[in-house]
Amino acid sequence: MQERYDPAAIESAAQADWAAHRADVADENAAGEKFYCLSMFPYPSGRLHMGHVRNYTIGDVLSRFMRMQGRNVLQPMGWDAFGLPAENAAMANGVPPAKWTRDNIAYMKRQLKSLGLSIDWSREVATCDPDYYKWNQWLFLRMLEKGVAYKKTGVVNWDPIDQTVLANEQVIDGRGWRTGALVEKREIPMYYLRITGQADALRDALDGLEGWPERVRAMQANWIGRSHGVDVDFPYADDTTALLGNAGKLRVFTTRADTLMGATYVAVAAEHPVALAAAAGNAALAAFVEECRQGSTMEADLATQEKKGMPTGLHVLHPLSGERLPVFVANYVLMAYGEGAVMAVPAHDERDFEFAQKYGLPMRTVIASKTGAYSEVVAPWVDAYGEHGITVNSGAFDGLESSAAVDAIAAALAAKNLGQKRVQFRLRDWGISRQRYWGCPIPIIHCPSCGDVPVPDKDLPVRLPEDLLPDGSGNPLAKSAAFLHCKCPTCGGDARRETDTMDTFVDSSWYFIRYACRDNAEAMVDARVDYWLPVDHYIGGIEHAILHLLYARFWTRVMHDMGLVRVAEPFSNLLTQGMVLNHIFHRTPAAGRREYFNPADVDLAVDPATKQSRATLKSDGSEITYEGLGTMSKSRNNGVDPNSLTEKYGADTARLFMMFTAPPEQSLEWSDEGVLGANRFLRRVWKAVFDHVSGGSPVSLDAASLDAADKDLRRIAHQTLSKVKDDIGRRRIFNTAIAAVMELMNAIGRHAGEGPQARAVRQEALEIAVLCLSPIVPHITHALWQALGQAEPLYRVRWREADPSALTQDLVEVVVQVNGKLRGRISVSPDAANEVVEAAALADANVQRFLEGKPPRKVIVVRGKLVNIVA
RNA sequence: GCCGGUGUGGCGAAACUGGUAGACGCAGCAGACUCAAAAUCUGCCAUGGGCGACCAUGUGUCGGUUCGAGUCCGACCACCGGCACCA
Repeated sequence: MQERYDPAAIESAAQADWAAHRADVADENAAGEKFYCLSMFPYPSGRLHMGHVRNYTIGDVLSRFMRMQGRNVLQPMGWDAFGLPAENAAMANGVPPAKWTRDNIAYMKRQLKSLGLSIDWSREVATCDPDYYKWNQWLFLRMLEKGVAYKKTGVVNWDPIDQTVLANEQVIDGRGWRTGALVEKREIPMYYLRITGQADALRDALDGLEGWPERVRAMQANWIGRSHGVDVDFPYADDTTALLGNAGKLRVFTTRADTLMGATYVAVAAEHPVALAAAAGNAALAAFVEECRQGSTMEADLATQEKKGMPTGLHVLHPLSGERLPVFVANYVLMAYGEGAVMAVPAHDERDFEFAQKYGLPMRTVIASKTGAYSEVVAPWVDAYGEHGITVNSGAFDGLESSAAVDAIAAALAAKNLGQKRVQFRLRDWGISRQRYWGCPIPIIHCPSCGDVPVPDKDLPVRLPEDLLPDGSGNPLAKSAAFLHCKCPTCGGDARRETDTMDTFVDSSWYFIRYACRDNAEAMVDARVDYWLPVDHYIGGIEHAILHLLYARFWTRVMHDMGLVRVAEPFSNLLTQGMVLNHIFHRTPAAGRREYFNPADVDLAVDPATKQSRATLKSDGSEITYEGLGTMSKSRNNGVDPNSLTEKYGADTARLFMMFTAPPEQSLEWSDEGVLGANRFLRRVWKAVFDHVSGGSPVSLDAASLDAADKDLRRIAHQTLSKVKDDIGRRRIFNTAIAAVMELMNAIGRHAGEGPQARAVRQEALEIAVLCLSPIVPHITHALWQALGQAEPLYRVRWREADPSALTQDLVEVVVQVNGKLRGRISVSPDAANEVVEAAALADANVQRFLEGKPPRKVIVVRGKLVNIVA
């Protein structure tokens, strides 16, 4: 064994060893219960960033640990390879997106391999490969047949920078999720997937996803937005019937049917047909309707916008009382939600209240609080009473608790055929058409005589030409004659291909399914899928809490309903890893753009007097501004390149630092000193093994002939085994597991015995330390395991269970409290009777001092832990 | 406004089921080794008091339950994230 720890040599040797013995390949016929460990696959942007390193290290530690526990582990990797950056790079460099993407994949794959990840590369998937996206197209056609996919022309979110449509999920604060550009409204025909058809199932199943973080479940529930309510029809009054030419009804949706008897008017959205009809003969109203439609699309603005409205001059009839109620157009009613019309109950709804007060409309109290705190809305009006309570002023429905009133009123409406209970969702169908080149072609042919014709299965995949170069003006597919022109599969006449491609979130909605059967050229899935799914542990960033994780759940459900996969929910456990943060420094010159400095070039010190941080440039000592911590990003120049880290210290140091510095779900602050500390620990472990093996081969351990110091070390070693197993296996936290091994290493360092049994105990303790560290730092432990004289290579070694006899102690320390405060410590036999422990506690001098000679009122003994004496 | 999360030393954090608050590490200080520096090793390291054994205080704030509260309950404060004229 070499004295010096040389990570580069050790790591390449270990990686070569694993590759030669195919240690990472997953086999569905292998023994052991399966464990599918999945990390979110990367977009091949060019290079790995620290977020990737953290994500994949977590997955790898878990995979290696589970393999040691005897589980049959699958850890695959692939590439989310379609998307806009490739087109932008193509425009900048003149290289086709296909080549740019595949070059990036090759580079990043090398980077991943250098991290020592135990990935089964034989299952690698890139979504831009025709043998992958063929099945996007195939399933899309099945969805069309079942009505799960459909075409519709509607108002869509248009990103003017990326020149494409965005799904609702991809619009954040009125801006494109990628570009940050203000989203415009456009009317475009496109394909939708009926995710609303699964809304109930997706919402219900959330409650069963106990392995998911609460906040992700909450965010999805929020997004799906299920509300239980009642559709209420307000029959047209004579004036409305006259204008619209029929005796129809105005339908509204309400979650507060218990307040129906308090409705004093009805409000409709500006785009509502009744509003449009009324505006046709009313110039002032037409102007107002137009004003509403042109209003800001930014939702943040909408929330603070003043409530405005205008009477239509029309009326409807209250469905139960028959009262004539005016119909208003109001800017606070959204056409896109519910029926685009609401019944207004000013006494019990904040928005209606504000509107009614402004326009002098009547208010009628129909709910009183159960406690009597609120009984009636009276002048001067202050606020609406929006709580649930007991119905009043509601005729036959008086005296009911809100939920009972909803039931009674819904029943009364149903009897008159003027309403029924209904569930309303916030979730909208998923529009998947994108007017972009670098994506999966939608397999449709437009024929002048036959219309939209699906591409026959035998002609799949519709291949994306890989040699086109986007120029920034529209979709190059629409300008490629070879792609565009084709024959109609039905009539054989000249036809045109659909040039829209699929949203890239389609590609990532099922890649984890394809890993299980990626070499199957005949079918999308096979029996191996049912073996591996569901994913036992999924690891990725919180930023996908809604988008990707909701789409993947939907897609899996669709495949489940078609009988393609057995599971309905794809991910049993979800770990959302925290972000990697670093300091941000900048300087704003008098003229020109703000300049960001990489933390590696800056000295950061805290002034002890003022406690202010002071940042100076290493190059010239000039002072710059410290912004605090933020996510590593190119734009703020605070990234750390994983390559520089692995080249300087090795992959094991990088892995150890990431896993030790913070628990996986929390954000991780970058620290050069922390990296150094991780490296220092590995060097210490190396040296401890070197010093030990330099003393020659140990004798075999004889547990009966150990002295007290040997027993102590042996106990600590076996405690470490069970602690590390529990931390990684059950709690999924790695920092405390590493801390436990550090404690063991400290104990080994303190253990000074020179005899053969002392050496045997140290041998065992070092073996245990190496075993416990092996999932986290697989390379160095691979080498150390050999150095400790082990014939079986570490990647095949199973976990050791703690020896119960090693854990026993002759004496245990018990804490003595007086009135809950620590006053002393005693050593007693672990199976001493409570009376004996109590007597020893009372005999302690400091305890006696606090008792002041008085007899204790009560003594509580917690066996093996503490004694509390109540004075 | 609604939903979710987080508040612990100079810093990252630990304390899992109510039972020794601050494990482990970083930084710092002192010492050893060295011609010297780096590296390495040893010791100290919540705050205040005491030579010391120890004592008092201390987990965002206020109150409660308990023999005992960072942990449970109630009210609040701050920060982070998500959603939002959603009827």
